[in-house]
Amino acid sequence: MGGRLTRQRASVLRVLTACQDFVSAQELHVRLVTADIPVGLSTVYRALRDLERAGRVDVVRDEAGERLYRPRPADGHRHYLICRRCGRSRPLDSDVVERWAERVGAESGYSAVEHTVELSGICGRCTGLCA
Amino acid sequence: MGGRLTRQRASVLRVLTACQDFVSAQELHVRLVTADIPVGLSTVYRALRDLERAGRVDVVRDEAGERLYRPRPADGHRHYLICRRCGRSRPLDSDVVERWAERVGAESGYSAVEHTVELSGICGRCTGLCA
DNA sequence: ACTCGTAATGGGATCCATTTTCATATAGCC
DNA sequence: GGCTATATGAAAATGGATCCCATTACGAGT
Repeated sequence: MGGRLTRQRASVLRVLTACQDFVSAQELHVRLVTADIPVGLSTVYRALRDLERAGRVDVVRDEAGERLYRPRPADGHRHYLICRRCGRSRPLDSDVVERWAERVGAESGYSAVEHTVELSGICGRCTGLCA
Repeated sequence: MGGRLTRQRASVLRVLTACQDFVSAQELHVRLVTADIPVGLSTVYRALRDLERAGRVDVVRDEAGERLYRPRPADGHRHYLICRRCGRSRPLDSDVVERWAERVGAESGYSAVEHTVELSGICGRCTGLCA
C-alpha cells in the first residue's frame, strides 16, 4: 500500500510521531533539516499526503487555513481539542458525534456522508500565563 | 459596527443572499460582474470578512481549502450538510453536537472553546445522476 | 551481489486564493 | 457645498501547496 520505503519517508513519519502534536508540513520540514536529516520540502508534502490517504495521520486546518498533521492514535481517534495559543491537542471521545453524524446521514438521503469535528480553546496552561 | 453602507457592500450581501448556498469569494465576484454590478475583487473579500466578523455569514472550507460563504439563517443555525458534487447545502439541527461541545469544553479545563462541525456527502439528486 | 525498471527525490517554477498597498473616490456629517 | 475618515480597486505581494523534470536509489528478479 505504502510504496517504497525510503530514508526520507521513514524520517518524516519518525519525526512527526516524535512531535506528539499537530505540525504543519513546513514546520516538520524545518525540524527534519535542523536534525540534520536532509529532506526536500516537496518530499515532506508528498509523504504527508500519502500518510493521509493511508489513514495514518489526522489533518486539521488552523485559522490561517494551513494544514496541520498528527499521527492517528492506535485507537482510531480522529477528533481533537486543540489549544489556539500553544497548539497542544488532546484526542476526544466523540462517540456522541459519531452516532449523530451517522443518523443525520441516514435520514438525509445523502450518501457517502463524511464529517469533520474540531474543537479549539485556550488550554489551562496558556490561560494561566495570561492571567 | 458595520461601517459605511456603500453600493458595493449592499450588492455583495444582496447577491450572496440570492445564492441560497455556499459560494466562494471569486464565484461571488463573477456573479456580481456578470450582473453588471462592477465591484473589485478585494472589495468582495473585505465585505465578506466584515460580514463574517459580524456573524452574518457562515464559512466552510471545501476540499481544496477555499473558503465558502453563506448567509446565516435567521434561526442562527451554523452547521450544514453539503453535497460534495453540486455544493447544495442544508442547515442541520445540531443541538446534540452543541451540547456535547459545551460539555467537553467544560470538562477539559480549556476556556473559550469553539467548535466546527461539517458534514458532507452526495445528495439524492447527484446520486441519481451517477447511477 | 548485480542489473534494471520504476518509483521517489528535490529544488525551482508555478499555481492560486487571499491580503496588502496606495492613490483615488465617496459616504455621511457639519 | 465642503471636509475627512473610510471605502474602493487595480496591481503587486504573500504564502501554502503542487507540479515539473532531470537525477537518484529502492528492491524484485536473476
